Amino acid sequence: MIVNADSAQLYRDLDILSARPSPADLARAEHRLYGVLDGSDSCSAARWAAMAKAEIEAIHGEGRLPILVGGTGLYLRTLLDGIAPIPPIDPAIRADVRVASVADNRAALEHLDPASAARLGPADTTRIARALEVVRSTGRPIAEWQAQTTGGICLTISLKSLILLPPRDWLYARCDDRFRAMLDGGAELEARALLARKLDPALPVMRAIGVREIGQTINFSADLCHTFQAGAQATRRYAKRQYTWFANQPPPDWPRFTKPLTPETMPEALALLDAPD
RNA sequence: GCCCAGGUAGCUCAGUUGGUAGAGCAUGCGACUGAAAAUCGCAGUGUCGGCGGUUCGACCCCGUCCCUGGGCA
Repeated sequence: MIVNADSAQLYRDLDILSARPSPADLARAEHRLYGVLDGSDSCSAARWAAMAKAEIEAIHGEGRLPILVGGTGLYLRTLLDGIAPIPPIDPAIRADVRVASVADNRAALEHLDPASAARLGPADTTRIARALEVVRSTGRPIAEWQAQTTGGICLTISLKSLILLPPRDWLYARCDDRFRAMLDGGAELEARALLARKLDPALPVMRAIGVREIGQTINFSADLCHTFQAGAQATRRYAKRQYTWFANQPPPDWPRFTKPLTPETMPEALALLDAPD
């Protein structure tokens, strides 16, 4: 049974644009956690991990095998190793922090949590905002919270892992093909429908690759070439970040398959997966 | 054919009164603890169109040739 471990495939609004499993794929195996959230909703690593944990327990309860598939490294790490037990942030504080400029947030952080301010790059919008909202909302610096992690399941389950790290040219060629297929397959309609909802641009769903690129076009068919270039580029950069994560972050003993994954190489990849720990 | 504007990193371009070059993007490498398809950090590269000349020294000044774009015939 397949369980989604991809942050974008979670959202209903992103089907084509997140390359969700096709009806044919869905017919071959049961899939969980695909398209289960509305675009106005905002998931987080901890929230996904909780959902995934529940799915995994349920699947185990049926005596079946959960197979996690997806490329959101932080989500998988949170599921397996747990995460700092930081309480929910006061929504007013969060809103306040996210509206402010990085410079202002950094200045505020300098006051409330100088250690974090010194550790984080001055332009690191996301982490500075996070550190600030945590110290403001909980009264404790984020590093204190992060000294421990809770909720990981890696010690209570037996896990077989396989990381795919194919050759760069092959991967990039597939990125291009993938985005072209999205454009050919109706990505524009999907993006326009999403944009028409006029959701908060900060929502994860609005940051999906392709949404912005298509949103910037006035005349889709006239700008098709430019849109393709921009979207394919964004896809490649994202693939590189995933590559760096999965090459370096997971435990070194997780097997890494460095050939292109094709029907021909599949048996080899599966052999790696089945290798004794 | 004549006039004008250009030819500098993979691409788009900057380069101050002559002292052998630098930004953005791309690329490569990396980081990553509740937005992660997010957010950041670091790095390399150049026969400065060719050839000659002036000069202690030329991307910069002069000559000439080649190429590109525009204008005039």
